[in-house]
Amino acid sequence: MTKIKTRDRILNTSLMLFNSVGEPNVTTLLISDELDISPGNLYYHFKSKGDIVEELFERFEEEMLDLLTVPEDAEISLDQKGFFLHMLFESVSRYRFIYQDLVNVLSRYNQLQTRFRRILKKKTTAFRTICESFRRQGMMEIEPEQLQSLCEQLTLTACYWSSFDTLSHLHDRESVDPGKGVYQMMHLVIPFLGIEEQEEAKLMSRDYL
Amino acid sequence: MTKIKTRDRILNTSLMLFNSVGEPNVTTLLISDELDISPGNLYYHFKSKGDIVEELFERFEEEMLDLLTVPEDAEISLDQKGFFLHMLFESVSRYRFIYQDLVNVLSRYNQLQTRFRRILKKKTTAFRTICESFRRQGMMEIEPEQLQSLCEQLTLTACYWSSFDTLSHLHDRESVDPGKGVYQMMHLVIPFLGIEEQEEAKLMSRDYL
DNA sequence: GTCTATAATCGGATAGAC
DNA sequence: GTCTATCCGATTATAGAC
Repeated sequence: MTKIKTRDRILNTSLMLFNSVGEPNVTTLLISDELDISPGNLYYHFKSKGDIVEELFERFEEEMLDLLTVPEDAEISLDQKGFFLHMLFESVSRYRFIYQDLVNVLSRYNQLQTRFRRILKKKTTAFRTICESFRRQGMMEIEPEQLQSLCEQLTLTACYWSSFDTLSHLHDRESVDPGKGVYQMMHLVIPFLGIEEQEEAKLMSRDYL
Repeated sequence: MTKIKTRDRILNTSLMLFNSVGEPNVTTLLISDELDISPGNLYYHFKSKGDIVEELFERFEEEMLDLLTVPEDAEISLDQKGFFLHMLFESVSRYRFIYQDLVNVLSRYNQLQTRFRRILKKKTTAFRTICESFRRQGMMEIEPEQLQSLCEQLTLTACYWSSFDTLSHLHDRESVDPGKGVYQMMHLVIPFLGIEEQEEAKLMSRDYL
């Protein structure tokens, strides 16, 4: 039985609350209440609420930048792409509070803006790299213009799917299964795959439903 | 020279401010300041800030429900679809404050949630109707599973494209041109069109860039 | 209809004891 | 490290004069 440090408990609980009711609706009092500690104690560990947000963002950023480092020249299989998407959605979903109120959050902690934009850009690049690999392997056929549009679409979907999903189907706020998002992104790619690959991808995508 | 009623000036200015800096960042004081009226005066016309939001939402809702009423049995041309998308993005963009902080706004004015969801649903249905029409005319070929996925994707994009666009390319906040969104949505549909229609749609989509 | 002044509340943050 | 008590600032909203 390892005792978790208060500092970490604060981070974990904050993340949980942010995700479930939205960062702007979470007061420092609510956090300390949930943890059964005093507000003063919270401020002993973090000098402001913004610091909590920032540290959570940093964790997210690290995960993402790490995940998005796709080797330029690798031969990527459909399975690997599926796995990649799964991981991606997993991360995004774990820090979905950032996406849920994106404009608001980024406007109040504006140092985060450029950093977020960098992640976004890297995301698009990663998708492009994957598509290029598919193309080299003869699994995909697509014009440059379509490719650009597709990669942006994939990036958009990776960002907003979770929020959109929770919104349109009003299942509980606590658990968001990343599956449907992976499914949806697979289906964006399918039209541009070769015939055999299409079937393979369709089968695979169904596992995520 | 018609004098605009104060009540309407409040609504217009609020909308403008909401869109440009985000609804949560707009205080009643900021609104009255911008209008060179007193805060008291504002509260004479609206009993709360929420009432302003609600009335703006109502305008939006009306526009949308009206726009989204697509006749089931009409034969829709690509041009008409383009026009429809243009109108759609125009409306969404004019009330983009709702989308920019969707979760936040809907959580604080929770009577709006179900109404928003209704719009969302109608949007998906509209897209489906259009696609069905395309199919009847032999312009489109698509499996049921793909169709479902496509329509949801179109709905998602219609919602979030503007926010996503302003975010990733940091052009000024005031003007959002709906063009790129229409382009993007066209490209979602293109893979499922017949060969001649594909070319036509590609040409058309470029006008929106 | 519009103003000024002010109340009421709330959330973030600090001081100082234990 | 943690608590209690408290302050400060911002924001919504109201009262009452003009």
